Amino acid sequence: MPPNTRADLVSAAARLLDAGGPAAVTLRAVAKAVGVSHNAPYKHFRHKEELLAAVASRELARPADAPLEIGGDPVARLRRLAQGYVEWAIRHPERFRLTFGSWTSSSEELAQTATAARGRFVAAVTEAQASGQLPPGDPERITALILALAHGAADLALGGHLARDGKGHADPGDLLDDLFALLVRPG
Amino acid sequence: MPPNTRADLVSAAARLLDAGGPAAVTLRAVAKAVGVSHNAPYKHFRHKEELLAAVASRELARPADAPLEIGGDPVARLRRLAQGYVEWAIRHPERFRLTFGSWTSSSEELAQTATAARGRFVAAVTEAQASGQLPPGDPERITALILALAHGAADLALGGHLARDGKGHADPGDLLDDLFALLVRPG
DNA sequence: CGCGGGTGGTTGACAACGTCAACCTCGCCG
DNA sequence: CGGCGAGGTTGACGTTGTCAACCACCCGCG
Repeated sequence: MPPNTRADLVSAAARLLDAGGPAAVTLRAVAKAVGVSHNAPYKHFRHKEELLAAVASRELARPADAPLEIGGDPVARLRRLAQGYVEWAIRHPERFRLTFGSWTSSSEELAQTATAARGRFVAAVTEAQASGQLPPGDPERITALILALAHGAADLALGGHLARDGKGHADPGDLLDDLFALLVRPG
Repeated sequence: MPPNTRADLVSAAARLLDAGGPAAVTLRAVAKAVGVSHNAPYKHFRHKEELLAAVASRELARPADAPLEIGGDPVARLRRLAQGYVEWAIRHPERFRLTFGSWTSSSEELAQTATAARGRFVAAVTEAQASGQLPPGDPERITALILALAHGAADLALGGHLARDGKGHADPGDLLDDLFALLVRPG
């Protein structure tokens, strides 16, 4: 395996990210973790945000290697897809926030992987519609509905804004179940 | 009106925030905008995050001064509440992202205004349930469902992740309408 | 064979930022 | 009158992103 400094930098940045929070991801720290000088990253990325975009893009592409689970109930598969999304967000808050954070200069690579990721959702929705369990209509729109709920539930949960007044938390997964119950209900 | 440097700092920070993005909100710039030295903020806030928390808290408390619109259809009022939420997010992306961003040290003031804001939603949901237009069940949970969708739709829209492949965007408001259609549908 | 350039690396500098420490200056209360 | 605390100032320090200049190696071409 030839040394690939660029990939090493991306990996090191991801590691630092969920180790010490976003504040720990400094170009110099990343460079040191890889064992190069503090300016080496500039040979691979124009600025810090470009490195972060590479990290985010890798995150977005991550579910692509999961087994496609061709068989089984299409709705169940869609549900697992959405649940996987929120589980990832809860497990790696910093990566989640980075990925969907505010990008000042939009990266082409990032936009492409994001579109591909949404495409996987749209496909699952379309299949579930074909099986008759999801109502007809624009699959893009139903995808957006599910995705928005999953995203919002995860984000609010991370900020503690989903907690009930008393004890216990409202689980993002529960909200997802509620939405699916509304969707598959014979209409 | 006596000069209130603390309030001035909060206002100036909010102005800088949606003027030049989060990067423009530097303690020194805020101080200069108010006309004090670069260290004056430390007489009112322990660190930068505490100033930002004050900004976020003020944002969260903002809808409180809107007229309560006591009369009218409870579901319509709930809908307007949710629509107002996403409109605010779209109009002031930076304030929205700041408010629900990652806080390393949780501010008591911020937590309190957040709880109060959610309380207004819960009340509207409860009323809509009483009118028989919303299904029964834990109002906190239905609130969470609506809030999560509104939040997620707004956040994804801001990142451009709601755009359809071709032209046009999926409007966060449309998704909210879809959810309401599912909820009020005679069950 | 020699050599010129590009790729990836280095060192050193710079301005800006958050934060700390020390000092100053009122207005108020004892 | 004296002190003292709240609010303000200046100056410094370490860290960060970024720029500029320089350097080593490898590869294709004369």
